[in-house]
Order: sequence, then structure tokens, then C-alpha cells
Amino acid sequence: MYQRWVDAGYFTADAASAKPAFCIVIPPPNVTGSLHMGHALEHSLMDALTRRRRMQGYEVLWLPGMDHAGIATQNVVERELAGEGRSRHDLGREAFVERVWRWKAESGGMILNQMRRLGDGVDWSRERFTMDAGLSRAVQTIFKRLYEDGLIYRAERIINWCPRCHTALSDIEVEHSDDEGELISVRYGDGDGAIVVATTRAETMLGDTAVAVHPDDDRYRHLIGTEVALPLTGRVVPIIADDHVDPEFGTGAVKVTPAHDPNDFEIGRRHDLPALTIMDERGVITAHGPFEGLDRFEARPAVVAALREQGRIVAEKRPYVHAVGHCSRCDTVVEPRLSLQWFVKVAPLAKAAGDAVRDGRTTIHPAALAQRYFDWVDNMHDWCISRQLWWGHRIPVWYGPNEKVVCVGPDEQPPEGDGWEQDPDVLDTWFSSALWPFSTLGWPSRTADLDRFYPNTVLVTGYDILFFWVVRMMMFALYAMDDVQPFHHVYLHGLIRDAHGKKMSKSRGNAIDPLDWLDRYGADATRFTLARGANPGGDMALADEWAAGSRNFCNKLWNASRFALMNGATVAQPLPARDRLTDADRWILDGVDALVSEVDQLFEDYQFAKLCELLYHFTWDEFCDWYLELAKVQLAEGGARADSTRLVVGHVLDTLLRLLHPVIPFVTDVLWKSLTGNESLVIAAWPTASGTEPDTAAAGRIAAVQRLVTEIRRFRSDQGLKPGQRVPARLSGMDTADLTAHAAAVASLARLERPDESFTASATLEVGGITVELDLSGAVDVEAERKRLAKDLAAAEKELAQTEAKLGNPQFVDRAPAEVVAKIKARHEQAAADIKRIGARMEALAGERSLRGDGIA
RNA sequence: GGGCGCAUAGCUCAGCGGAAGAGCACUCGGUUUACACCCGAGCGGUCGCAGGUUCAAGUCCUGCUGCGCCCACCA
Repeated sequence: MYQRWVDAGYFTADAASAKPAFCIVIPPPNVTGSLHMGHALEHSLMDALTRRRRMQGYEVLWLPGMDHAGIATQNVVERELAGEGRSRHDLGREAFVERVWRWKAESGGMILNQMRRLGDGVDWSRERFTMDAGLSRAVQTIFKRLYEDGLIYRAERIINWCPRCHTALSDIEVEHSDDEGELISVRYGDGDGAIVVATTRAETMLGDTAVAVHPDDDRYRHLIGTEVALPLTGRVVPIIADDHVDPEFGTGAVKVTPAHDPNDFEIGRRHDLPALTIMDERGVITAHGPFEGLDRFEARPAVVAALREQGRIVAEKRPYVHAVGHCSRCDTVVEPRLSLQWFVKVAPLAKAAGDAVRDGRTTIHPAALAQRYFDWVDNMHDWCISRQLWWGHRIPVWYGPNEKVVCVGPDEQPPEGDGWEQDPDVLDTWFSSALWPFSTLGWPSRTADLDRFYPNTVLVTGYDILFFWVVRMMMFALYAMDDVQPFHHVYLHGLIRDAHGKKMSKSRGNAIDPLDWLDRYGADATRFTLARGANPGGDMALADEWAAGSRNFCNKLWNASRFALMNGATVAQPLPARDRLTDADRWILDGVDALVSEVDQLFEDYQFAKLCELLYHFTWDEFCDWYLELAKVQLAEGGARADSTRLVVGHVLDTLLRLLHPVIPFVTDVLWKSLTGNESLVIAAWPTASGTEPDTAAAGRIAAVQRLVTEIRRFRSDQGLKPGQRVPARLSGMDTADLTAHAAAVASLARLERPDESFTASATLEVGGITVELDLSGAVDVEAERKRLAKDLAAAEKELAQTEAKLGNPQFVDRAPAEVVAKIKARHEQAAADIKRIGARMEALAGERSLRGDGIA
């Protein structure tokens, strides 16, 4: 069925159409990735949004694609090479990149096929990859523009370095965790000139070029300007004063290692200190001496041991828990490292990104998360964009003789001649993803797609990626597109958790594979489950039971449709005039009308969980459990009544299928085609409310029927009657309650039958003014009924007391809205009537003896 | 260290100023010709604790306790 949708071109956007545009670009999954629950959720929501808009007559573009995922992909291929006993260096750059492309062709993009199984209505004719020619052109174009505007610069800075991946990382690629370390205090120098500093990374003292104290710190004022000899190396460094030092922390004196700590680097810059690099890119000590050649984690204890031997350690705190950065890719402890890298100057871009949300050009749903967005945007550091990798967009900068530097645009030739070489680094993966909302539409060319589908209507992504990606798209899009925002709305969904709210992860072993659900429960049930759990910004707990419940619902829909079709439900003719419809017909039609409006509103607010709940409840409880049961009675009447009932059933089912299609696309399409004979629900019109004034009187009578039926069932259940057993009964008072027309329905739903001459009432109950006399053939369970009555009485008495207290409070009667007071008054009267009724019944029962239950001999 | 969020039925969560809700689980009953992936009837909550505002408080405010998340260049 999916392929038929695709082949029919339902998902192919037409930039030239006159319809209003609706566009979502897919958050590009990594080319290395396969579908996990997070994707399944995200895609279910995007598909629901696009399907509804398509049905509403929008020109919908949902654009698919993938991300080249620099480090992740390079790691995969390097691992593959390692299996062959080779490294990328054995291949050389060109051959390696070639190999990655081959890997992509052969094993990449598994996720695209998995998206088909989910039913994603994406426009495959517009599939993009961040390393496409077109997107590469976009990367080069914006790089050059930023470079020329002075917003990209190259500088020697302390950056996060992964000693395993051998590359720089941006701040967001570093994850902090509380690790155990040890904080040692070391005495530098001797005698009067001695000063004690604290450190967690003892090995870095090999690169110390100063000791700093706070200028106002009286303890050390006399030492400022003096020099001190470092332990172990004996190198002499100055003691300087700097405001950055916190006198409260540790000893109030800091060792300064400009080449291996970002703070120290800044201090070094302020005081013109030399930066001494003592470690190579693998994290191995390069400083000459006894520690040379040791890994940083071997060097640390070795240095500590040497210090201890010299009696330099005056205090140690162990374990000392502090935040340590790890590579988000391989979990290796990140090393701050001084190196020459490319940066984006984010301040002006971030300002624009903040403004676009502040002034409402882009709205964030749920709004509460906008605050986080601002926090991030207002405190962003410059973004390190160069990576020492081979897989990615190579930096379009050439270095020539005499330190000449040329940035090469997309249509320009690189400079020729001796000594010109291109920068070996590639760009951070997020650099190209940041262009995604417009590069995929053809930018920098001015294409019809770009005209039509930019800004994108809505971006759907997880709140965990708000900073990583959304902020960057905002920055680059506003910059490239003359301050026009990349999307009108950002909808942030939550994270998937297991049944107990724990994060799902492969290592934890609690991950549910969406493909498994697809196999066992089907795409419809999987999607409905995910949409049903999607409260804006809220995480959702998942377990097999939820999927089973959704599967049951899809099945219910199938069976209800089967019943409808078996009974000749149809949409072939317009609905009969209202006055020819029954109360039940009007009630369900009005209900559907209200449902359409509510579902619409909830869609507008991205309230997926609520709209699913509403549809679930209406379909199952209202339509199946009540209306279809009432319809059976009407169908049994035959004639015109049966004919009109077929039309009502057809109309309601038709509407429900349309409303459910965005979240349950497959089975609804099948059923709808059978019901209507039309081509496909995918391109059917979204329902609109009829605008008919709801018949509240009819709804009231149906509610009365429901109450009556439920009470009789409850009574029967108490009496231990089989649910299916027909019980002779006499109803009186139906006329005064205006329910005469519903006698047959009540009898059918409550399993009552017309009494014959031998009828003797052995039990009576009264509901809303109607007396029901039943012939239980003597088998009356007085005890059960007594128990029930006692319970009901207690509830009614509590109610009476509560309402009385309220009504007795003049301030309440005075100040509460009349409507509320009236409601309380009604409850009070109802409680009083109930007590009276129950009392009378109990009195009548007083003389009875149970013929059933425990009391029977 | 800074910021944010959450504590409601056994579980996962809605409700956010006027009668405590849903799904799942559980109990009882069921050959009711659409459906046992079902039908009917139930059981189950002093809405984390302590104060305060209000005629009225899961619902607003303050404090406390317990979780969770995000950010972070205190060595």
C-alpha cells in the first residue's frame, strides 16, 4: 500500500501549485543510523502533521534526507578497516574518503527503508544528503560569506580535544560527568617564598608558566612579583596577580598552565605568559624529563609520586568528585589543548537567533522551553568548526607562500602554483546541518522550492537537540536568508523512556526496537502508541502493553467498520433531514461535530496525546459501545429507519476514519476505500464541523437512557444474573421522563424482555423517575443489594453534607458564580432524593430473606 | 556552582481555582452472530510534607523533603 501511495505521487510536492504551502524538513538522521524509537516518534508526529495538512488542501512538502555525520561515520569505516588490519593512513586521504562513499552506497541509509515501513509520507524525489553537490555548494557559499564578514576566523585557542579521535570538538560534543579524582595541594618553592597550589591534574604542572593569586589577597600580597621554582623541573616562574583567581577556593593560589587549560590560557594572554605544550595529540607527555613518553593518565600518578617523594604534597583530598568532560562520540576524557582552529564568531548571529524568537517570528512549543533557548543563545561561546578528520566538508581555504590565505567560493578556482595548499581539516558536521532548512531547497540558488517552502512551517525535533541544532539553524538561516527565520514553529517532543521512566538505551538493555513493534503490532499501532504518548515537551514511558492496547484499538476500528459494512453503511447519499433522525442519531452526529472541532484545535496546539485520547475515547466508548448498539435496534426496525441509520453510521465512520488517518494511516485507508469506493484517504478532504446547532435535548435523553441502562446492568450484576440472560421486566414512567421512544433500546441494551401473564415483580429499582420492575424468578440476592445500597447511601450522605455546608455558607452563595451555585444546589437535591429512594428501598428489603448467596443452606 | 522541571489510583501519566480522571494491571460475571486483540459490572487516591492566600486549592504563594534534567573554563 505504501508503494502505491508513493507511485501515485501523493507525497510529491508541486512548487507551482496554487495551494498554500506547508513544509517540514526532516531532522536528518545519521547515515550510519538505524531507526530507533526516538525516530519512530518524531516521524509519526511529522507524518501526522503533514497528512492532516495535505487533507486540508495544503501543498505539502516533507523533505527527507540524511546527515553525513562526520566523526560517527569516519569511526565506522575506520573500525571496518581495523578489522582488515589497516588504518586510514594506510589508504591515504583520497582513497579513504572514496571508501566512505562506498560504505555509504552499500550499508548506509538503512533508516530510509525503515521509514517506508513506518509509512512516512515523504517526498522521495527531493531526498538530500549533507554531502550532496548542492549542499556542499551551500556550505562553501556561506563559509566564504562569513569569512569575508569577519564572522569566521582562525585562531590559536584552547579547544576540547579528543585524544582518541584526534580531533577538536565543539562544546556540545563534550559531555560532562561527575568523576572521581583527587585534589592535591602542592608546595611550590621553599622558605618564605613558598606558595601552595591545588590541582586535580598534577601532570600539567610540567607546563606551568606562572602561579596566580588574587590581587587583594593579603596572604600573598608580598609574593606578587616574586618568582618561584617549580618542583620536579626546577623551572622558575613568576607569581602574578589576576582577578580571575577565587581566594576562597583551595589555597587561593593557582598554578597557571596556559597551553592546557582555558582559564589559564586567558590569564596567560592577560599577562603575556608563554604557553608551554607538554602533551601531543594522543595525550602523551612530550616535555623532556622523566615523564616523557608517558600517557597523561600514567603521568599523573607518576608526578604525584615524585612530588610525594620530595615532600611537596601538603594535603590531598580523595576521592574528589568533579565534572570532567568526555567525548560524546567515544567517551574518552577530553583534554583541553592549545591549537590552531577555525571558529565562528557567534555573538552577532546568536543575538539575531534570540531576537527571532523574542519577536515571535519563530514560536517554540511548548513555550516553557523558549526560556532554555534564550539561556543558551545568550551565553554562547565561539564555535570551533574545524575537525581533524577526513570525512566531511573540507575547509575551503588555501594557504600560499608568505602566509597568504585565500578563501575559495563555490564557483572559484583554487589558486595555482607552488606552495598553495588547502587546509587539511573538515567542518563540524553541525555546520552543514545548520543550513538544512534552506540548503535542501536549493539555496544559494533562488529556486522555486526555496520561494515556496521557505520558511519551513514547523520543525519537529526533541528538546535534547534544541541547542545542538535548532540554535545553529536559526543563526545560519537568519544570516543567509536576510533575517528571514528558518521556520514559523518549533515543536519539541520529549524523550522515550522505558515502562518505569528510565532512559532507554542499548547498554541498559531496556531499549525497545521499533522494528520489533512494527513486526508484532504493525505500523498503525506503533504510530498510534507514540502519538498517544506525545505530550508537548514531555517524556514518554513505553512498554509492550501500550502497543498492544493500540493494536487492540486498530482492531476495534476494523471490527466496527466490518459491522458497519455488513449492515450496509454508506456515504452514497446525503444525511436525511434532522427531523427524520432519532435522538441517538442526532446525539452521535453532534458528538462527531464537536469532535472535529476539538481535534482540529488540538492539532493546532500540537497536543498529540490529547487528540489521540479523544479519538480513542469517542470511537470506542461513544461510537462502538453506545451508538452502534443503539443502531442495532434501529436497523432491526427496518424500512426508512434502517436506511437513515445506515447513512448515519456511514457518515460517522467516514468522519472518524478521516480524523484518525494522520495517526493511523494504513488501516484507515483500507477501510475508507471499502466504505466510500474512493481512490485513497491520503488525498481525501479533512472533515469540517457542520455548524449544526447541537440538539441538547436529544443528548439529554440519550444520557438518561445510558444512566438507566447502566443502573439496570449494575443491579443485574449485583443479583448475579448472567449478562446475556433475558429478564422479564416492566418499565413505568418512561412517558413522563420523555423516554417512550427509547423503550426498545433500553430493553435491548439492558437485556430485558416483555413480561407475559405470569409476570411477578420480585425486584424493583428506580432510576431518574423511572421504575423498573423485574422478574428474577425469585432469585433475589438481598445481601448484595443491601451492600450496594449501603454504599450508595454513604456516598449520597457524604454528598449531602458537603453540598449543605457549601450552601450554608453565605459567602459562597454570594461570591461564587451563579452557575456554580446552581450546580451545587442541583447536586444537593439529587443527594437528598437519592437518600430518600435508597431509604425506601432498604425498608422494603428489610423483611426479605436472601435466596441466594452465603445464606443458602 | 547556576538554571529548570517533577512529586495525583499498583504502574505510566492527564487534570492546574469551583463534584478526584484515563490507559494498563487487578476482581467478579459472560457462546450478547462486528470484535474474547471482546462485552458488562466493579475494586482502588487524606492529589509528597508543613504553612499561607481564597467563600472555594492537586489546582496560586512560601518553606521543606525526595527525584530528574539542562547548562558550567573554581584550579
